[in-house]
Amino acid sequence: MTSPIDLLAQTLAARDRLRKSERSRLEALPVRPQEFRRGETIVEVGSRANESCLLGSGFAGRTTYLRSGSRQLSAVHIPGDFVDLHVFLLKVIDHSIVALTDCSVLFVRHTELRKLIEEEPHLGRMLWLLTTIDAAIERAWIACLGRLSAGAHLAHLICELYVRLDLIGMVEDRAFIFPITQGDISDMLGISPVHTNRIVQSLRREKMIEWANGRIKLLDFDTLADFGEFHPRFLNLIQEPR
Amino acid sequence: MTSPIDLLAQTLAARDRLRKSERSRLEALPVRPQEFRRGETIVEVGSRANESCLLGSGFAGRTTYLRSGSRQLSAVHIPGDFVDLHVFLLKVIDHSIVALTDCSVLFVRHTELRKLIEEEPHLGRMLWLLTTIDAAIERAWIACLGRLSAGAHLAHLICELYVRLDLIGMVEDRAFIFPITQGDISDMLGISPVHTNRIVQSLRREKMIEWANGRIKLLDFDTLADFGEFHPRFLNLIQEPR
DNA sequence: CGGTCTATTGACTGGCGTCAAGCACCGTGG
DNA sequence: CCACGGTGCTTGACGCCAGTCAATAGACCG
Repeated sequence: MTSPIDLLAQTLAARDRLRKSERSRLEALPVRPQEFRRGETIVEVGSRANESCLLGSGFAGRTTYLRSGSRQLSAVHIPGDFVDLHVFLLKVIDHSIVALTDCSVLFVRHTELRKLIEEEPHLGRMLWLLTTIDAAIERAWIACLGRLSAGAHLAHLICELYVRLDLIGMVEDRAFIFPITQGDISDMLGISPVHTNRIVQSLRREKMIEWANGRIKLLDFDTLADFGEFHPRFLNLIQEPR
Repeated sequence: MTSPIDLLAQTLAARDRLRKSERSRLEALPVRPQEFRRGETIVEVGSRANESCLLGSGFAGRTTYLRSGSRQLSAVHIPGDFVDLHVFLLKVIDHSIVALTDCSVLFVRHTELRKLIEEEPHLGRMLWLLTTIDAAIERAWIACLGRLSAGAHLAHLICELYVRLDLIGMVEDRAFIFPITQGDISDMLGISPVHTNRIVQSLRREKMIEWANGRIKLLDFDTLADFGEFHPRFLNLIQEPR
């Protein structure tokens, strides 16, 4: 079992070389671990936090609730993600963070982050980079929501998860574990659960994916990526000085 | 005519007090001015930049082009916005920035930003904050795209622009100048130009707005905000230490 | 063995897209 | 002074993607 800090380091190392000293500086961060059950709220919209959370295992989602009672997810977070790092600056969070599966989380105090950034400016820029990558993913979601069909949007989402999970070693045999309900998927795609079911089945019929028992297998990444107009550029996967 | 740096300072000062020395440090930034005509591309998707641009006048939009030939905007930028500040870290930009009206722009070299951030850590955090506010606006757009009707989405967009433009003194008599075509609006809302026209007219009929000759007047902010489920929290308008 | 949650399917409805035509405004040039 | 083309706004007719309602079935659980 890889440690949360290891996963974070892998996520960072995909974008820039990490010095040994920086790495151990991360490992020395004081943290407060906490467990959440599926469906629980990890951070509540509108709350003021003096800490941010690093996801160690499980999946979490940024969630906005609407008056109608429906909700919209604006991101899916995977292990190694610094889920609400932006709250370090925003102070008040504009959305809730919800556990989509059982999750284990490490909370890091903002005073510690502040010290880290001052003492290690390069690590500071790397953390800033993480928040800008999150924003780039959000822009991709906007384009998908606005201009792709529901099926193409789902294809894009699956490709995004596949590439991100591969980075942290959670892809095996072209498949990844994703114990998320179709109802949650519908809140990511902004469509109804019934329609979600229909497009999942159409991707199955077209032999692009297998999806059963919380495991998604990509039968044909290229066709799926083409269908969903997925270009990994927005994930910023180039290792270079930042 | 307010200078671009003044506008930036106003945008920052809405979120935290700016020291005199920080202010003059901003004013001393070496910049390269450039003008763009409506429709021109300010920054091209996929390009590598060693500078970022501050919008001085006019409106610009973050734009993603789809295979079908349609496009989706993921943000509207107003004077005083540091439009592609995130490229300071991303290095390669994941979307184009397009002039929605004639624009004047100041380019700032990344080497200068790097120096600024190292010498003035608080200003550095303020710039980071700007990129996280952009991300919060993107999340609001995602929720609107996914879960609001087209009419409510337009209402939300108008409220967002109203509040942001008010911050920089561009609201007068409950109205603001916005010389944008309905076609551009449709690329923000992810709908067709024809449907855009219909919902604009319905907001007019409902006496929520007047919109003529590139000027939008809010006849009833509260009703509009209620209809569009607009809560200004995501704009992070609290002045506090960052 | 009933209760709950999720996946699945069918029937019907409606918001929004597409196509197409008409109109208003504006700058240009004969 | 007016013809003319370009651009953007407006409106109607029609069709489809996706929403809603409802029912069934399977999995899991106490």
